[in-house]
Amino acid sequence: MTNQKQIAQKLGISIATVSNALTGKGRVSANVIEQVLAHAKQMAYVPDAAGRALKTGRTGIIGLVIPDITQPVFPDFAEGIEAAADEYGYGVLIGNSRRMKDNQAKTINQLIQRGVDGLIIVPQRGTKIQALNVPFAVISTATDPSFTVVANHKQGGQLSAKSMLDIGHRKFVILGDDCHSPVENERIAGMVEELENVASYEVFWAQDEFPDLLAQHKQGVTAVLTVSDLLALRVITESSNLGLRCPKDLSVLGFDNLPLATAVRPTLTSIVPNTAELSKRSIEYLDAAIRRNVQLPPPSIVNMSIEFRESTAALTAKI
Amino acid sequence: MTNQKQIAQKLGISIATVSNALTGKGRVSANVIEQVLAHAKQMAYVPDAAGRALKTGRTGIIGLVIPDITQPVFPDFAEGIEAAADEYGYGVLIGNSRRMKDNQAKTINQLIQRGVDGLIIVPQRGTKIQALNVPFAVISTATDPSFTVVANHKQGGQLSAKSMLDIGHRKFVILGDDCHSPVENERIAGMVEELENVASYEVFWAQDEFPDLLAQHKQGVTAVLTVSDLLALRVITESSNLGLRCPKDLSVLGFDNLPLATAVRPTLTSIVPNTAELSKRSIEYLDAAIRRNVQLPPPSIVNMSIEFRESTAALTAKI
DNA sequence: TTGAAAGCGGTACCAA
DNA sequence: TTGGTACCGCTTTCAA
Repeated sequence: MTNQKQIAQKLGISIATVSNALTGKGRVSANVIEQVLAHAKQMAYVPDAAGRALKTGRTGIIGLVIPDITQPVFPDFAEGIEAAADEYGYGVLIGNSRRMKDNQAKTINQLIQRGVDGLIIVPQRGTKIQALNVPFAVISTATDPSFTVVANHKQGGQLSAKSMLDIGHRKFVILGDDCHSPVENERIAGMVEELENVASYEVFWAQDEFPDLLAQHKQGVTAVLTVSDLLALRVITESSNLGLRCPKDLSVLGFDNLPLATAVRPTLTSIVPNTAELSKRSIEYLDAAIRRNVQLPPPSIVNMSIEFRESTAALTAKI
Repeated sequence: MTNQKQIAQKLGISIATVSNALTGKGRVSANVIEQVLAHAKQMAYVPDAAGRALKTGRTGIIGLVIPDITQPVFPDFAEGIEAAADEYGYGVLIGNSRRMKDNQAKTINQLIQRGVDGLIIVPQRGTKIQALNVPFAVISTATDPSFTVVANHKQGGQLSAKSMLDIGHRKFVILGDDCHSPVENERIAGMVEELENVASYEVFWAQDEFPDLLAQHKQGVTAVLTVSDLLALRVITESSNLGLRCPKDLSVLGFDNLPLATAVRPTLTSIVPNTAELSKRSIEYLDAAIRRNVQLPPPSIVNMSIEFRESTAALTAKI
């Protein structure tokens, strides 16, 4: 590995001048700068991260703490964070808590020991992040008071319901998976709020009881709002086994807009959390915190949008 | 941030002794060790990664280069690599090539600049990895001559076919998606090899022509072997629309054992690539290379297994 | 415009 | 058993 010293020797100049030439900081003659740059390139010089970090106190690396990367949505985060971090000049060290279950603290400490400049934390359900000695941003749910940036799950739920009301549906099944999930509860709260007094609905939790779709349909249900694409997929496949057609008999909405939403037939109409925006704001905040800017961006809430696809249809045909 | 110097001053001893006490390297009296450890803990001492890296030349971080983390299977890799790396004491810096398409070289360089000790590379289709100035391991397909570790796609294909032969099926549809994908071709080659001379089959590529399942079934086809869970899912939904039941009329096999395999009804029988083992071997190899062990593990091939679920059934009932 | 030198934090050699 | 010291590569201050 070439270092500045070698370049300096080769050119018969001092290390300081090489450093100045490379970083453009000090005043160096154009002539020398050119020479240094040329030699640096030719000798395949790559600045040593450790040396620089030691001197500057910054590694240019941030840690991303997530509960489980194999769970859908988290890869999207990883990608969004990585992309945003890259724009700000940071690398991303992943900290996947999975193996240590409740003990994400361990993951966090590991990351800190590795010298990260800051952390982006998507906390495990029901955990609190206490003060750390590095800057950090928390991506969480609205019910978590410590959040820095949150996805507006409730508004996503409202959007899900509203979009079906708009095209004529009036009788709904709302389907969650796990009744203890804050995320799912926020989504469903949004759906319920939107439907209240305007339409009829019934809420099911798949882990406890999967609804009898045929019976529901016979009672006039025409749309199923779910809290995840996987659940929507299950609704479609189950109802198909019962002889129900999607979207003719039943409109089905997913959530999260996973890759599979476009891979299955019918393709899934889905609520899309804006992970890119979520990531951007988190990094923005973290970068400001790391650079000790006084002006920290305030906690922010990112709304969701909807992607209409084949699994939903207007009710007009029925009239 | 506390450092060794501060601990040394507090205790009125030398930095060298503190270092020795902390690392357990030099000979230090039990008494002093105890004192140092106690103070280190109390003062919340965390060894500085940069300082250590500068001296030792190792950062303890490896880079993971993948084409696109949002694509199924890659999160599994990320998790497997992260877990294995953790066991060997490495952190994982992610390098997601996505944004730079064909230009994964850029990602690789970035990772190297950040001082990684080595790289795990899952190359983009059709790219060659040339020599780098850090150790690296390549996870690829068997047709890529530069591989370090590969998943045995062909054996996976054979397993897919064999498992259906074993339970009585004799007439098959084999379904790929993209006829230019090396992975898919290896999988299908395995299926074909297993069926050749023993059963009848026809190969389709969904991107070009999706088979007429009803017609196939009428001609006696009882099983569809696919190269991905997504494709299997599509077969099930499409055939369901045609009035065919899975697995009664048609057994359908997926590939990759994605989360969705258990989310749909019927749940998918699927070939499972052993990503944990792949990851373990890659890290093993890389660690040896980094430590300049002469004894590098040889390139290795990891076999797949099968997970039987609801989408496949024995043919006995038909007899 | 250039260079000498200090120092970031930790490790390891060698002397005491 | 303990401590002094050089050094890893880079940045930065200050003097030339």
